[in-house]
Amino acid sequence: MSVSTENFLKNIYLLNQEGQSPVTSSLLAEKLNVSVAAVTDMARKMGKQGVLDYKPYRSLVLSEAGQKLALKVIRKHRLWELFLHKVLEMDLMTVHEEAERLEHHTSDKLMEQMYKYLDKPDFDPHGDPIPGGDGIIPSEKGVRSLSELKEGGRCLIRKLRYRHQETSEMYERYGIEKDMVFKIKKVFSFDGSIELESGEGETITISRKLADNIFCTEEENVSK
Amino acid sequence: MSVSTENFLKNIYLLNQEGQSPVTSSLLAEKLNVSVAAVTDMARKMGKQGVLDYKPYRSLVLSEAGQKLALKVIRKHRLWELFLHKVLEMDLMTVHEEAERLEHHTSDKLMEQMYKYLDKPDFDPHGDPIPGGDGIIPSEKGVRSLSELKEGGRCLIRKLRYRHQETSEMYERYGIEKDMVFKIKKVFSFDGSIELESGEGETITISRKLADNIFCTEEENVSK
DNA sequence: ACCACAAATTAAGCTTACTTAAAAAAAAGA
DNA sequence: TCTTTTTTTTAAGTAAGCTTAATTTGTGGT
Repeated sequence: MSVSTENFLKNIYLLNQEGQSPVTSSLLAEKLNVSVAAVTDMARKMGKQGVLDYKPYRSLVLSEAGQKLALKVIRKHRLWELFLHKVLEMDLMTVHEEAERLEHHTSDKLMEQMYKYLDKPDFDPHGDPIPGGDGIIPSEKGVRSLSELKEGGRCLIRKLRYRHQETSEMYERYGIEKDMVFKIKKVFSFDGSIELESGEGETITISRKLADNIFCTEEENVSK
Repeated sequence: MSVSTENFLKNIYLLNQEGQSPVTSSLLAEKLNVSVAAVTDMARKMGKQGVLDYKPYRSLVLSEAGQKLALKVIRKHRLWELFLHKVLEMDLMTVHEEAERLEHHTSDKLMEQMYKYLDKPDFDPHGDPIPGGDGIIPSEKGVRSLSELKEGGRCLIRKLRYRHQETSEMYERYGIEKDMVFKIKKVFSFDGSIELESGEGETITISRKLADNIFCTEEENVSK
């Protein structure tokens, strides 16, 4: 697997997700910044390798194997983004460019170490889901950890993660449930704890660690 | 700068350090696992680029510029080794292989973030010095931080780092000086603090943070 | 100083990942 | 349906980074 082939697979997968339309050679060529002829060339080769269901003049469709490989690259990319952002405090712009290169030079072992170090995260700092080692995608785009949000915003709870035994008990005590809307009143930089106000006007303060396990989307105009 | 050229420069530099002999094409070819012809080819190109003082049938000598580039690659390599080892808890074998790839895909910005995160380290986990951003090499090979050593070993203090205001005061209180020999009695995994026994039989316990600033060589047969 | 031999260079050729330009196929309009 | 336009493929060529084989150059032994 060369850098080129990895990018080829990854971008077919991403274009598939983004647009509703089938992935054409010209579309991919533009995204990869190469000529259309180069895409055709690659596509034929990858068809032979069995990662692409290649048929001339037809749209580009990944095979089962190709999809797995694409997800692995995306997993590495998003883990790097999160790692560089959270651990090395790099900004979101930089982080993408770095990940774009590092994703192709990261062993599976290193990838799993990062995954563990980050405490098995589900989303990258842009809110995109990090595919699992098994190739399963946690959830839809735009969802991010509650602990990533800034003061003043409103959020809609999308997913609660029950990893530790005590989390479900804590959700219950605080009265946190899926589909609730909260306003972020204050983020304490000292320990990362977050003060939330529910739709009913109740105010609660939860720890950073707990917020890590709550996933939500940012809401501008919440009707309710 | 391609991966090939970076490896070319890096290995000329390393061979220079290792052996007393001048770096020949065949020596470098063996280290890089390529043919001698490939080395000649590269050498001519790099001569034109000004990173190598190339003359046919003569040994390979880096130019000023080439040396700087080589040191930068080595800096990245050793920072990665230390980072992967200390932060992601990867073993020394793996760490080298990973660094061998990552070193070529790391921006200067990322490199400096790692450097800061690691608290401006001087040595990699193998005890090799990490060249500074300015290209200055901190010290000789084999030296490593006292905090890297394992229980039961003996060490010879080679260098004390005075970065923080209080460190010199602490060295004085504990009676730690250059050229002293210590035996590592115990390493407390709880907080990383280390119990040391001096040659005179005195026992002291220092913190992990302090040990980070003490550099030593491991000694097998200490005559004294 | 000469000769043999080891080491370095040159020459020719290969693969990967591209390029541009021409040809072929599919899609779209009337 | 037929033609025009768009898209894709094929063909030919390039640069980097290698290979092996043949040639050239420097050097150590006598």
